[in-house]
Amino acid sequence: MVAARAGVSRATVSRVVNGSPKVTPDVAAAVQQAIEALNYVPNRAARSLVSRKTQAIALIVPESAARLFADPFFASVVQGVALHLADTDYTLNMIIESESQAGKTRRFLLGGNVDGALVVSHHTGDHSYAELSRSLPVVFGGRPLSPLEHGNYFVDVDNTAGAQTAVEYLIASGRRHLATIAGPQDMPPGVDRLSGWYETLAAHGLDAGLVEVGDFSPASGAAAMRRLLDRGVPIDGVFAANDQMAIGAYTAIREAGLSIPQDVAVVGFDDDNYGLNASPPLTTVHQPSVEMGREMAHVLVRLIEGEPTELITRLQTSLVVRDSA
Amino acid sequence: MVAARAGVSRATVSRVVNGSPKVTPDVAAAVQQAIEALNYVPNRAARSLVSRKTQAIALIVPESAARLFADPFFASVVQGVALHLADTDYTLNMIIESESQAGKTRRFLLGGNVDGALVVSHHTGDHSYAELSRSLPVVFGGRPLSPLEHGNYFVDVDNTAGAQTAVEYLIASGRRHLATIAGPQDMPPGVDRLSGWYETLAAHGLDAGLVEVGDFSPASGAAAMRRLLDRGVPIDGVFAANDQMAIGAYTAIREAGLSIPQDVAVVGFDDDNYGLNASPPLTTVHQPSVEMGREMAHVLVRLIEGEPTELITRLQTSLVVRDSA
DNA sequence: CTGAAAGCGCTAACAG
DNA sequence: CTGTTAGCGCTTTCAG
Repeated sequence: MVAARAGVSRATVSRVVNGSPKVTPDVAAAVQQAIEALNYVPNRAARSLVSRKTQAIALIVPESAARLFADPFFASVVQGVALHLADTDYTLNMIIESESQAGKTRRFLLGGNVDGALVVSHHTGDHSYAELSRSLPVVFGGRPLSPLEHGNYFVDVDNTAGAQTAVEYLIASGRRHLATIAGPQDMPPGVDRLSGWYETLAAHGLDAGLVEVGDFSPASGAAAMRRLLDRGVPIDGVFAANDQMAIGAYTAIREAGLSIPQDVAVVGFDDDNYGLNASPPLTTVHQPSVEMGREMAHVLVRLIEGEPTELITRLQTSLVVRDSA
Repeated sequence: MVAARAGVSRATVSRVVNGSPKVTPDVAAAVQQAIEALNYVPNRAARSLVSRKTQAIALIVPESAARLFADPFFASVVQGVALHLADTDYTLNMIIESESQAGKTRRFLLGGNVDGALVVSHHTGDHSYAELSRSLPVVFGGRPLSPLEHGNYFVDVDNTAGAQTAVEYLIASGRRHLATIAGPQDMPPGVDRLSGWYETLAAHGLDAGLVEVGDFSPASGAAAMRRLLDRGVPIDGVFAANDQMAIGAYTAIREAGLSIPQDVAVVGFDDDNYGLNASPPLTTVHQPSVEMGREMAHVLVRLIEGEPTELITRLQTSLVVRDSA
């Protein structure tokens, strides 16, 4: 090791590099200087080999959902993770899990290539990696569908509270004939947002019967809205479980000759580009996706380093008021 | 090494794992079996330490541009990269380069943590990593602004040809009074798309004077369109250098009491959600961003493995005809 | 074709 | 506080 030209042994250099407290300041300084001078960078492989730590964490993104493209949610989460990790000594290994590569990912993770893993399952709540956490620190993004998967760390958005905020807003602005376009009931966000709806209407003693389910796509939102309108009862406000469906609802509302927000106010959920670029711009519940990535990384790092950590972290949403309600 | 329970030495196991040709089939089979049985996974650190290869590649995303969120382009490129790498033995280290972390990234790259790097500079053409390629295989996404940065590998979208396709389509559909909203002239895509415009109009002997520049944002597109309309000359078709500006143009066109596509046809460039969700849905030039990521990874891997590779790879675009033209 | 031996660069006891 | 001494798990000459 060239840096031993600081007149000390390799062991001391190692101590300095790792910030050991028991090194005479003078010596430490000399070593530091030699390091700068020689532009020395410790070899990660050698270090990992002995310390059994890789200083790397994996981010697993299921390919099926890797609509990474159509879905800004993933992109933001990834961004948040990378942002947090940039402040640490960890490296981000992004891996897209495809059906075809089945065991590859598992072997990679179990092979000791990373110190921990992050898995974002988005809406599906599919936690096929659940058992993984028995052999490796793992943090999930989004709550599991079944509350049974216990003992796993996860960070989630408080979908129920978010939905409540949305519906409360509709009520506060004078709307009384409310309807909702719910998301798939086999996805956590779908069910949580719907329960937020029920809870709020119940709290206000309003009729909560106008419910139609969609699949989170714009087309399904339009269809659901048509069904709602076809019921023949007056509707002056609708809460869609995501922005894409809200945009679909726009179409159906206009087909019926109604205007937004005069005749019917609509509020969505997610705060994505669909709502932002719609006209009128959509009032929606902001989903803190970048924050979610950041928090997932944060929790995982604490976990890896053995610091006390909450099993579940729930992020708060906020209402973004624009022109549709 | 436990797998030596196959009755052979560690050296032989190593040979089998690395597919060495000089191992008796029988022995190889026995070893394979032991590997399966013991669920053995080679330790990457140890392997890297001796082979001086990490089997990892870095993907550098400038934070400034890491609008990863607002910009589906990045997300798609990342996806493409990950997708390609999933078929190889390389791991993807995604790192967001922030101003504040200045030297960190460079040290990481030069510290031998990866076998090569991918840098996506998106629109800016800012290649501050250019010199990096002298010490490490590097592939850039998007061509450099100055043709001087020679000898660097990069893959780019054929923006000029894409613009030509768009304008040709406008002309083929009978439009003769064309205008364009160009992108910033200090970004490669901005200038390339504009030259595609000039070339096409020249080829048809049409007036190419109706040009206004925007900054790729919807607002700038609206402003540019207003200036175009204010010139007082008839316009029946406009080519916007990206979808966001095209959507901005929609606004200005409607303010003028004109309809799309009857009075004025508009075609954009990028094929992002802005155009997809507009009404009418935007006819646009599809930018093969996932392909771009895939190709970048492909080129880099070839480079790392010493296979002959083209210095520049140019990807073709395709026209997506929807309802705006 | 296969085994033995050496060493990649670093950290971690263990002495001094 | 600092130097010495062993390896971490793997690949790779070099013999056999």
